Amino acid sequence: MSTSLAPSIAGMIQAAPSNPNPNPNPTINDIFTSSHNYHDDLGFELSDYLAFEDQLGDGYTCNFTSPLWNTPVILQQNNNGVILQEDKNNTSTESSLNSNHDDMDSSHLLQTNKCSKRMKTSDKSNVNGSRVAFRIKTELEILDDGYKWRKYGKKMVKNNPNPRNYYKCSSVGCKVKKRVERDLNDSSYVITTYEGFHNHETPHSFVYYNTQMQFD
DNA sequence: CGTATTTGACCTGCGC
DNA sequence: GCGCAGGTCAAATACG
Repeated sequence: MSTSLAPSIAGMIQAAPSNPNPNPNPTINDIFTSSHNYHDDLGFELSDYLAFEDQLGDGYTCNFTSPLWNTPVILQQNNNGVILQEDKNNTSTESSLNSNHDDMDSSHLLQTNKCSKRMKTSDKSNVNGSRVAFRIKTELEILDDGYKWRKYGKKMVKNNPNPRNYYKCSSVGCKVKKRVERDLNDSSYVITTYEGFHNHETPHSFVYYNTQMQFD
């Protein structure tokens, strides 16, 4: 198992010739911290990390494989806020991509997620593994993350005029779910929440593209 | 005709 | 116990 299944963030940015950026080989962290606007590179703007299970506390760290990028990342909370960066030691890839966690108890999930803070055992999301939410600025309703999704529900939520859409991974035996909704405060942002781990490889490389980009 | 989406009904958890 | 809100199911419908 390796992250070579999907193009790296850096690779995607380099593939956008119309918009040279100051750092030709940025990390995920660069994207979050740089003043450079990566919107034109990626087709959307990576905004900020929203939530991982319960509230993050000072000193909280968590390793997981980003379902959005299919690359290992480290989430860390310190005095300066939340930091999301690439996990160059790839400490989370094996645990999160190799197996289906349906039959594991919450303590095993904690172990495989390598989180430093205990998850609430009563949390329903632990049945399928971790929950990761991203807030992304995009005009698109559905971002192609490389996986095939089947929509199974749509719901209006309280205090939000925008509906929440529910999707399941259509791969046989994979129970990963995601919720997609527009941000209440700024409808130009889409909040995507993933629950669980894929027990299969990405069907095809995911692409956030500019009009000039071609694949295959 | 097979597959995906829509949408109302139903289920479940939680707060009061 | 009751009502509300969020999540899921499944029949109906749309679409390629």
